Amino acid sequence: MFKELDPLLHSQLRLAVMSILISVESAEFTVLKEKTNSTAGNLSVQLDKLSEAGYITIDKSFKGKKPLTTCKVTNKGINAFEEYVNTLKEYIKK
Amino acid sequence: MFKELDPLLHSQLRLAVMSILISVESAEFTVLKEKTNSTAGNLSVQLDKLSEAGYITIDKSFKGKKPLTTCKVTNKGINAFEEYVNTLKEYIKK
DNA sequence: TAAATTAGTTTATATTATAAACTATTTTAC
DNA sequence: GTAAAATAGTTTATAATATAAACTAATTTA
Repeated sequence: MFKELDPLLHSQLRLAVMSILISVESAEFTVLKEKTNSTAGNLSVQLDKLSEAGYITIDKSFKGKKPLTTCKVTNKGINAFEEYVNTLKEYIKK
Repeated sequence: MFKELDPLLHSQLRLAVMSILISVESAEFTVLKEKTNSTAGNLSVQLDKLSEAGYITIDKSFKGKKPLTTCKVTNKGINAFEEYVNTLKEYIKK
């Protein structure tokens, strides 16, 4: 009756990150931090998890001499998000 | 931008339980256990949490001499569920 | 040039979800 | 009639998770 909710997406911060990345070409660490209102530490950890799952790619470069971390959602990430949403709808429909 | 997701509802099992209770008059422990495909221990703990939050009521009686645990959602529970769903929609809309 | 700010990472902690182990009856099988 | 299995749960231990605190390293500001 109730299918498993992908535990990687069933997390407030990771879901918010994916939600943002789904609708933009790419987003910088600092932007994600601001939009999700998260601490840098928490965000860093959750981005790594999404990256390890192959749901996003993380590019680390430099803007001048400051580190610049840029994230993009992958096709796998988009598919996982879509499926998460579909599964979730079974839980929240009345 | 992203509002807090009620942590009491942002749990697979508790959300499934609430989802069921929202659409029925009441449900027995054994029925919830079967429909959510959970272990009795896990279900017992999660029902207690929902009850302590005032989202459901738990009535313990006997069917003959066997224990019979019956759950109902409260108005508070219905409202919390509605708000959770509304908040969640901000995360999953594209 | 000392203090604060930026952009993160690593690590420790607190919370949570979950199942294993347990209790207490009741039914079934021999 | 009694030993073994099943029912209906609860309590407790453990594993996983989310989160923030503490840290690094460079940069800007005063």
